[in-house]
Amino acid sequence: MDTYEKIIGLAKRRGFLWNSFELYGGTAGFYDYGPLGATMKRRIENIWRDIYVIGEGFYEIETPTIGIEPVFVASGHVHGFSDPMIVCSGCDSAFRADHLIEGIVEIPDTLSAPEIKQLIDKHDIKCPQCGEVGMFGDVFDFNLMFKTTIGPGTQRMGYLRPETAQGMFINFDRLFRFYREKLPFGVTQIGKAYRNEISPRQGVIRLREFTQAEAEIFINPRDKSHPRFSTVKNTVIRFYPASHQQNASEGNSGDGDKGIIELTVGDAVDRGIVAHEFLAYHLVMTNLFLTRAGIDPARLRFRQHQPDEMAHYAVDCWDAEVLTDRFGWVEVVGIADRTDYDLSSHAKHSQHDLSAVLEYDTPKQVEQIVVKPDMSLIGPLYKDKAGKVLAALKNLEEDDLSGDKISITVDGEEILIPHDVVEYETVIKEVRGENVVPHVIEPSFGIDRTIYAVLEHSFAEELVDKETRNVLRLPPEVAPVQVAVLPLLTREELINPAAEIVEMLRKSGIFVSYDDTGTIGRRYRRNDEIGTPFSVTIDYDTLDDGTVTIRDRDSMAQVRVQIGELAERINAMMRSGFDSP
RNA sequence: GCGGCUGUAGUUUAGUGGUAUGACAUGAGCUUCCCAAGCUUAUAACCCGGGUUCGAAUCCCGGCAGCCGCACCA
Repeated sequence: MDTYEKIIGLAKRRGFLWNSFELYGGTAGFYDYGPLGATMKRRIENIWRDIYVIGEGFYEIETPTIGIEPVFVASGHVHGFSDPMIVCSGCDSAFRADHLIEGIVEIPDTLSAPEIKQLIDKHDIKCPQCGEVGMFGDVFDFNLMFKTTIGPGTQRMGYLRPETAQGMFINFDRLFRFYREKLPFGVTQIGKAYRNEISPRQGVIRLREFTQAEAEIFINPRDKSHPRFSTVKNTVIRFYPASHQQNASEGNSGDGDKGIIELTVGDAVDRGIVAHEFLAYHLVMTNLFLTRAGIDPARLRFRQHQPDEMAHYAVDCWDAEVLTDRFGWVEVVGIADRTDYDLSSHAKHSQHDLSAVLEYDTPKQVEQIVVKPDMSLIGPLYKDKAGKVLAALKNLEEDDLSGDKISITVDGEEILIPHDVVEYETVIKEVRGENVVPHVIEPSFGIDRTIYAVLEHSFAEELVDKETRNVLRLPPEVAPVQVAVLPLLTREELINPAAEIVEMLRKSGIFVSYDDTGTIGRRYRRNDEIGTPFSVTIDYDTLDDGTVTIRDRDSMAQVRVQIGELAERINAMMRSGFDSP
């Protein structure tokens, strides 16, 4: 039994993760979070909020999980998120159609489905599976987005969002105003995203419905330094730069620490390994989040995308990857500088300006030509074209005015304008700033994968008195149950004070479970297995002197404390660990 | 989506053409018992549909799901 099976088995047995729809046989790619899983997930999301929303001041927003078609046309998902597939009728195997003609055309992914089919027929491409020629059906697009329709009647097309990001991009202008029109600013969203994977196989690693936590940080494209970089520059991170990777596919091999270098992020920026401070700062934030959530730092690395692996518009992209027993290195976070791609694309498709004014420190004095056409002459001269002539004249640069006549182009036709219908003068104008489309830094977190990795990294099997003890060493902040209250025996004289202690701890905001079944040892083990960091035991001494024991999950050590200080001690231990006597 | 394998309580497992074995787990109770091992007791299963048959959980067919391989993988 490998670790994955142990973790999924434990998660299923104890109520972390369940296959969805199991009552009706189940469907791959969907998981339910059970009572412990949902609690743990919420705690991990709250750590994320603590870092990004509270720590960085990136407000959280919430946008619909269904998007209308134009949004995903602009984002590129309608065209780019689908793969051309083709099925061989000889052996019923399905292939990526564009992959079949890779050797024939340079960039197959720019071709339409019929074009690809034509090429396949023309070049007598063989089926890679059965070797038959001419058995291929038509090329069809398989889009990874779930499609739906909005409203009755006209059936407007909608898609379940494949990422939470677009909801933030398309609110850019409102957000910019909310942040009083200053760069940089960030916004976050935690929510569900959907991808209709062809064949999800790896449990919670590849889901059809999953939770993303994303931040979009809009920055000045001319200045990618980070105002607080000095506070993080000495943080050491495990880098796996592109230049250390043999090829892009190597990323998944569980090949230990090969090629990983440990560096401070300050050095990494100085040496040009990370493109700029802003990106490096967010590598640190990601590192912070993952380790605080319970990822083992020794099984975490930041892998840089190869140039050919990165989206064409991106400047630099790093994946936080965690080492798992069965799947090797798994991407849990992607951190990219997406430049102005998203905003520019939405600006173009929506025909709305999505730029920001960057104010200069001091206004610049700029010489400008002001063209003053004499419409009383131009009007009669050009009649119905006069309007367009006017617009063209206003856009002229100084150089265009030097010839005998002024040349402009209207509707593709060159028109020569005599000088005497246009007056122009040079004026000094004060320019306070300029319009730029902000660049976007996007850290994108896969919460479900993170949860799996935290479970795997915190899981340990130990031999205690020749018995195996399963223990999840979850950080107290992440553990679903924080304290278990356990009367030593199921006797009224112990149960009653135990109930009072439960009540008291709950009032101080601690999540408590109560358990009085079976032997005490069994209950400790049960709580070890779900990661409960502390157990409080009520015994006969409690009745004599008003003390209880706090038992530490990791060391199994115990300390006696007065009931009166119990809540305070527990709270302190949740912050800074068990303090032994 | 294709091929192979698989499908018995929550988990694991025995078994057979006559409705099923054990273990662990779980519930109730006992127990002055601090690290899953005690005592009593209880609950709980043959993936779904069709066929063959007097009778199917068992044989046959189909479906569904899971695992593995192929393909796919922002």
